[in-house]
Amino acid sequence: MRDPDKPQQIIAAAIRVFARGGYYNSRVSDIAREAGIASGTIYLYFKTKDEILVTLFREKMAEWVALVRRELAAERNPLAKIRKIVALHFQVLEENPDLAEVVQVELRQGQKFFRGASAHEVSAYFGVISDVLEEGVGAGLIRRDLPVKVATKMLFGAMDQLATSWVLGKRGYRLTEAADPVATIFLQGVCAHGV
Amino acid sequence: MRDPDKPQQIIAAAIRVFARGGYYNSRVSDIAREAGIASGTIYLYFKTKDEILVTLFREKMAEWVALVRRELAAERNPLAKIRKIVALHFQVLEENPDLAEVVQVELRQGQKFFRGASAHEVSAYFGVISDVLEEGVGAGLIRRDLPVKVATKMLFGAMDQLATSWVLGKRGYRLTEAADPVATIFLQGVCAHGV
DNA sequence: GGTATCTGACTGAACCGCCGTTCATTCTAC
DNA sequence: GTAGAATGAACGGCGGTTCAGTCAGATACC
Repeated sequence: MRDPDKPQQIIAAAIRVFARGGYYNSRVSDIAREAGIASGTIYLYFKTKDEILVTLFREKMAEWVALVRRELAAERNPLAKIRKIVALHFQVLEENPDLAEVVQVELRQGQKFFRGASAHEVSAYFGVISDVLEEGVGAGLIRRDLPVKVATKMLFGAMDQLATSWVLGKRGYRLTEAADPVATIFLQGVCAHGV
Repeated sequence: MRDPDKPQQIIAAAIRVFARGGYYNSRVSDIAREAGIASGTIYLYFKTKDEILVTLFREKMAEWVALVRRELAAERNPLAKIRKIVALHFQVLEENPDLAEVVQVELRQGQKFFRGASAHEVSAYFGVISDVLEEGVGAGLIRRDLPVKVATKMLFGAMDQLATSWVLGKRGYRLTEAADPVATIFLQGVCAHGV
């Protein structure tokens, strides 16, 4: 096992291939061709086809959470942090259309991912949002009686749905334009006083 | 082709089978066994395995939209209508766990469904929500400058995420308990004045 | 520096199990 | 007796995975 970033190349190729045709419709040999290697080589780095998808998801999600954490550190105001989360969420997807396609459409394949594989990474992202909300409650900016877990899921669900619609609508407009409206509606929904 | 509700029986069986093991992991013969018929019989009523899933989705979604429309007709106040939509959404899923599993987890299989097959039915549901929001704007209850399309997707996304979390969390609590908080946060987010 | 030997990453044709689909046959109702 | 619904064994091809063979580069020895 020489090349230390061969797995990365395979994952990058897989993202392009899955984005084009979907996971179950893509052949391992398609990924190999896209990566410019032989199909057998993939099995030097991944045990099965499934493992490619699981790893891809794990790594991208971990990168994503790390990025958000880093960016939020620069921000003090909890409400501004929420706006930043929404802006980043949309920005990253808009800048990586292939990844967006895979994450929003292909990665939802039941049993295999949302169950198990992804649980840890997704809940880390949920944790980031929850923490900010708690912070806002502590600062008196957000309703003291807000059910934080419910609000967290709502915000994630709202962003996710906007993203999915954007991907399915062939990305015929700018997703980032939705960031402000989404943040504003959400914040007005959870804040103690007006926004 | 005698039995006029044999297709329904097949669909009902398919829901149970897909809920248990997922679409791609389920064999046509599993559906046949669950329905108490031979696998070949399924091909008297459906051209392919895919058609079973597409039909299942179309029919359930159409039933769902019809139900919501019917229930809303009894309600005058647009804000109360929103509360009713949320309550119904959660109630139906809670009362049909197998369907919930299929709709929330299995039916997301990229290419095949959200693209094409389901587009019409999903947008009908979006239409119901949009109409209510427009109505609320007309009545001066909802912010005149609300971006209705964005708000529609947000509400759907929020409900959808709550439902997905509930399904993935093995349904270890009552989904309907989340209806009021969700509706309240959303309404506070879109309303012109307090709720 | 040159040659021989070795190492192990890489290849891709072939394998094999799986499963959607078919269709010759059986069954049932009239 | 017949039409047509139902059956389920068998088929076919698809595609994930394997593994015997290749070859580029490293190592050893002269």
